[in-house]
Amino acid sequence: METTRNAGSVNHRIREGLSRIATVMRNEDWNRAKAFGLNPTQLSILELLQGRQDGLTVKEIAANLGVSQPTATDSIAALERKELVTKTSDAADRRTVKVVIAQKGVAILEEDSTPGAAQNTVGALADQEQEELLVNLVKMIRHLQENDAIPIQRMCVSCRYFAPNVHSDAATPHHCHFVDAAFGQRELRIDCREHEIADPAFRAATWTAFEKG
Amino acid sequence: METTRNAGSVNHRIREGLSRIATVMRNEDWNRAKAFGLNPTQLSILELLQGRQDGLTVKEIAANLGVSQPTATDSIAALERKELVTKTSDAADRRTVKVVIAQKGVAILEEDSTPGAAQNTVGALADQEQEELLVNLVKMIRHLQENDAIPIQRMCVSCRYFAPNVHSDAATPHHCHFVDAAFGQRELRIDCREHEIADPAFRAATWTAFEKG
DNA sequence: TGATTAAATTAGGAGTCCTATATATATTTA
DNA sequence: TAAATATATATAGGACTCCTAATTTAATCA
Repeated sequence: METTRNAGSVNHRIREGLSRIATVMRNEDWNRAKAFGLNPTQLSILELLQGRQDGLTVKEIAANLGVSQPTATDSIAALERKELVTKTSDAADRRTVKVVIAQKGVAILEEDSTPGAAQNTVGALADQEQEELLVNLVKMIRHLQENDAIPIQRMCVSCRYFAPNVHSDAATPHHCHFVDAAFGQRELRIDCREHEIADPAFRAATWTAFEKG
Repeated sequence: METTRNAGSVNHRIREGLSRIATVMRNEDWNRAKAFGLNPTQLSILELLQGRQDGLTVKEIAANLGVSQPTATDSIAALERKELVTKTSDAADRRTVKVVIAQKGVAILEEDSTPGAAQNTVGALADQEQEELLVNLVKMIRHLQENDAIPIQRMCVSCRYFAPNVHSDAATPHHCHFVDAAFGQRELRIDCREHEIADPAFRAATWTAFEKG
């Protein structure tokens, strides 16, 4: 029950807040992309493809971008014209097309490293708050992916190399079996290139252990 | 210093996380908008105009949307064709145009009340976490607006009716002089229709008092 | 008053994004 | 196994976003 003015639920207000930040990010993405003669959609496809040797299908790209499949085809074609991605049809299923990032595309991503306003704004938060925020985002994204609202992301919490809360040191309670090192909440990945998806049972167990921490 | 894998800074990871949520919100906005024959940009202009009797200029709309002025002109024209907004030239400065939401536009906003996936996802967080998240967003947005990265938003923290941390009750420490009622962190507004901007000195003092809480 | 500054529009063009449909390949089933 | 169904992508067509550059009109400054 709200006590003042008609302003909906906390959920609604949080959404409004996220939306403001999203506007800034979009703007920023335009500037980042423009520097390479791209637009935000094209740049985000490139980012999505980064580190995925086998590439992704058109359908997968559409799902990750949250757009229709024909729209994905459009944007992939634009990237293909610019020679930033290559398309090869899959031998196993000749209906599907694997889109792989080209060398020129990788070069763009490596060159792009300007932190924008949105990223700087996170610096306005205290360390503790940043950690809170990151963890809250992880929780929300996990909820989305486990409910099939978005594809599985390359996050620690869905990775088979992730072992949460296994170290007694409060600063670095987690362990990554890929690099075999301890790490902390602040290092939780959202999009790790080394991510390997764990099966649902493993993910569920991992999540329980993670939340107990 | 990162301890595992090359994954940039916390800031970067938080941005990645926000970006995933933004994708879901965009998608959701498409569906919300589609139901009224609109697109997300048009719907967000309508939302922006909601409750602003005097309307906004083209320039202000562009700034709030984070797009160029010609783009704003485009979208406003689309809304005008659909008779959801009206344009009147300002008597005081005949160069400027005031865009006001029309009755038909108000009707659409009132009809639209479907909470989508992004909003539901916030429900995956505990009450305490929701509060943290909302406050963190307020902090970031305030930082953005005080650094002129975005226009002043209709948030409590920049409103002249807002008195932070004036009540001893931990659940409702703040006071809104507009409705003359106490309220809590969870009720903090992001886009309050009754917002009246406070001058910079007042805002600075308010912010200091708010952060001490 | 003339020059500058400012707000909005117009022009032109690339590309997003949608729905509906077509095409090709897989898979299922009768 | 042939026919029916399902799946992956591409095409077609259309509305609109979004940009930069250049105009138009109005306000302000010198």
